[in-house]
Amino acid sequence: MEPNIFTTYMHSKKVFKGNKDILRPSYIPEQLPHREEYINELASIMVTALRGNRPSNVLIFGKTGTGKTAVVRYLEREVERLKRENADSQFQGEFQEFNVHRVNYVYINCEVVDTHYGVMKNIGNKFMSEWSEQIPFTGWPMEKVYESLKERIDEEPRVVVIILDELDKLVSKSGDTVLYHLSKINSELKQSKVSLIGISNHLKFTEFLDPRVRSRLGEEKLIFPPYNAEQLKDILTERVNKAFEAENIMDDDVIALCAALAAQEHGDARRALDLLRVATEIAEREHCEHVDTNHVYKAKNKIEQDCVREAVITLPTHSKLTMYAILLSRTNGHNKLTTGEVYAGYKEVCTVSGMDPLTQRRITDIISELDMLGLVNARVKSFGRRGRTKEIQPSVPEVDTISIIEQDETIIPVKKLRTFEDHQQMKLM
DNA sequence: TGTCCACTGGAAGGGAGGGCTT
DNA sequence: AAGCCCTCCCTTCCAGTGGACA
Repeated sequence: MEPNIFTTYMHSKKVFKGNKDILRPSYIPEQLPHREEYINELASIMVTALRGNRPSNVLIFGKTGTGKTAVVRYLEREVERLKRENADSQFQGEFQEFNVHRVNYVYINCEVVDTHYGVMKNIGNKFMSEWSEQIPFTGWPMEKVYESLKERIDEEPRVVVIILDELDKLVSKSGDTVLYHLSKINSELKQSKVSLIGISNHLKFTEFLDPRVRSRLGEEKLIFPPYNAEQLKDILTERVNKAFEAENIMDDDVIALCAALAAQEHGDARRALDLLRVATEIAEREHCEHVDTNHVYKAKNKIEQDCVREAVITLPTHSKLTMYAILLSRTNGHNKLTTGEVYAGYKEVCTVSGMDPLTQRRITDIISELDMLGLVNARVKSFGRRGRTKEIQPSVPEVDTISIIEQDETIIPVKKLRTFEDHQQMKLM
């Protein structure tokens, strides 16, 4: 075989034989420790669908990594399993009234699909038949998409359970139009029934809903509490046992540390699993036969750095320029900046990089977006007669972030402008 | 107590871009 | 080809705001 960039790594021995994918948050295990009560409650609501009736709409609340999505998808998987086990025959005996084949689940992540057109299109395209065409990415009037969606669902008698994950993102971005339509769809269907499961990180998002939508949507409510460190430890132990069955690669204190670190951040199981998985990968890369607590701390740093990097790299150009202006002012010793100062800096950066600056109004929004991403800290402060404005400071390491922004090829000319003082000097020369 | 500053942030609308319909 | 729909990004306009200061 010709030597290739990968050959060296292909020859290197795999240190851990287990399946690391089991440590990914997206993996749905056979058991969901400390969520049995919620699984049972949701199952008792959803069993109505197997009888061919419409289950109540359900709203599920809870912070990130509290098992909301996992519980819903767990039940979806159980329905699919029932379908497979009864592929050829109906239920027999006392279960004759149930028909699992008429139940359809549709899962939409509203963080990815965040427009009302997008949501309707995605649901509609799940019910393609011989005669129906694909609903296009864009172009159809909303009314047509909705009519097509109804026709497709109503083509045969069935119960459709639509899961809208991260529903608060959809509502905050596109309003409650979709929910209004979906929650009243049953009155317009002849033979099918639709039930909604909304999953949200924020309890208060229903305040922004039309009262009719709110009451239809929240027929049942479930609130998932955060996991504590002990519960996280159980979750991690179970996953590790499954992932690395015969291997004894992890000390107890590694699992305890991951659980404790994640418990500090509102009991986020996703975070705990990421820590554990990345720590394992780091240990493997270092050819260690054991994962220890040092690997966990390294994993913690790596995850934090990757988050910042990812957030900065994917920013649109003008958001990068705004961030750049904030960081450059900071390196010049300006600790806290006002919106006016950031805008002045931003215009300087635009001039040097040959771009037309946006208006201050738009930059105000960009600063709020940077704040939401956790890249800057911005809070409104009044300076009395000197006005009321935002006080802004970066919340990421300056030097590292500047170099990430400078990798953007469209911002190359800005590299020449290391400080505003340099620029002032350039202008004088 | 009223004034004033430097904005904030909502509302409305323009226009570009992607895509469908007639 | 012209007309239409939807989304996204942006501008313009403007009422509202908190608190220092006269």
